[in-house]
Amino acid sequence: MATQVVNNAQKLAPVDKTFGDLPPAAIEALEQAALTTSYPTGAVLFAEAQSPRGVFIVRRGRVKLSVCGSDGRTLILRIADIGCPLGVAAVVSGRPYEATAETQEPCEISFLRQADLVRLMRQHGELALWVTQHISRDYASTCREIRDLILSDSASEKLARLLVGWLDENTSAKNPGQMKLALTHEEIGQMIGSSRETVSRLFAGFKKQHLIQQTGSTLVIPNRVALESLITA
Amino acid sequence: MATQVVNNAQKLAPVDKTFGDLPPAAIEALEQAALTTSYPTGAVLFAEAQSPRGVFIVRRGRVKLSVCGSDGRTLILRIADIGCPLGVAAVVSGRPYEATAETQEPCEISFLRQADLVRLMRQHGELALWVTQHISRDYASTCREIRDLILSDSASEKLARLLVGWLDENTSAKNPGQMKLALTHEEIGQMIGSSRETVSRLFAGFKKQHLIQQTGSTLVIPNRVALESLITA
DNA sequence: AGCGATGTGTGATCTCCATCACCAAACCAT
DNA sequence: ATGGTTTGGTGATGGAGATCACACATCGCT
Repeated sequence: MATQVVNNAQKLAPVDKTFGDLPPAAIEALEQAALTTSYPTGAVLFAEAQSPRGVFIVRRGRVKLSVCGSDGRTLILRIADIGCPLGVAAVVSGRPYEATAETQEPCEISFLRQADLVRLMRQHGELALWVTQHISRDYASTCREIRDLILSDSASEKLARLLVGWLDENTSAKNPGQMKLALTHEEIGQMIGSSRETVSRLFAGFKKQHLIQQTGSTLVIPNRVALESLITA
Repeated sequence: MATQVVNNAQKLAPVDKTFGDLPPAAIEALEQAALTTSYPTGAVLFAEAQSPRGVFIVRRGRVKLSVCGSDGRTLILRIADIGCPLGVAAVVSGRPYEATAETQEPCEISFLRQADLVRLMRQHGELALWVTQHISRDYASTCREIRDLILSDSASEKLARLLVGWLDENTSAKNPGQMKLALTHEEIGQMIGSSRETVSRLFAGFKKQHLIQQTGSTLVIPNRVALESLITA
């Protein structure tokens, strides 16, 4: 059974892509302890404030991480993709999951029980380091998000920053400045801490200023610099 | 020289208190690689966006961690105290420091170079785990901060949350509901993302509603539940 | 087609808080 | 003391955006 999982996983995501430069022994140990499953869109891997059962490693697809405020409003922290271990902070510290993880599309995800992760981390310093690097990245991105969201209150600045960030991630060489818009205005609002209506108005304004063009779900940013000039306005 | 540092450190903070349940071998290795120094109030250990040189471990005193927005405004992420390793996320991930660390009072702080930390983490899985636990806590607290600050916009709610949080940390058994107020209104504003004036007005309002009493730098919260009722209002 | 559900566009209003301005109090050095 | 510096109190004003309210578009479904 263990070998079957390994084979399965290797088909899904080449080792080098998912686990970086982990030594083979650590990867092998990981694969043996992990269980890989398929999830449909909208599946909740874990919910905020649940006590941790284990970590989830994204092998295919994208997962939305969000926190939920007392008044019911939602803030999307980030979208995780291949190779991201989710829920590590909770598992390692023993505290409840600090966010909710929900699949945004059909996903393949490996699950690793809390005890197994901790055991493997103790045994393989390299693995612990890998895990720590991921948490560090998450921490850094959360810090950046805090800074961006709280210290720059014009909503247009936040939206511009988000769009530029997306541009960097989806830099398809053939169509520069072009990308698919996979989120609704509501979700975008949840990423920048604004209301749906504000996002709608901002998009309208950006179009009027020719900062963006939109046809269907395709978004084009003809002049990246102009958009950037809104940041630190 | 190495032994001198060890002796020094043991006088400053008992091993069990600073390093939790790390195995002696790991602590020994840490102490040998670390260099402990005294800092006056207001010293900047590292600044946001600097490339990482190493980690700082607080042995005595308190250190303020903050990020700075494009418009010059500041947000205080948290106050670190004894045993907290600072700058780990940056060192481990190789990215710039994500915040600025500044002493709030005279401190004793150990410094560990980047290469040494990474080497020690590789060698001692337990140490890597300890580091990871700390980052996890930081990450969790940052997530909570994001949620609190963005998803609850009434400033009074944020202040109430802050005060209740402080009450939990400073729960001196002899004087319940009482604590020292070590921050200025300006700094409190920087913790909840509001202006100095707003904090001043909020305090006045809280006093009028008998939610708090203040004499000098001593703050008394006679009725914790009443204050909590402001949260999720 | 026709019908719900879901997403989007846009006006009107209203509230909270940042900001400016200025003074009062406290603190600290000489 | 006494003058300078930091901190705290409070009014007045303005503006960004949340919220409400509704109409329109779009999509999937039987």
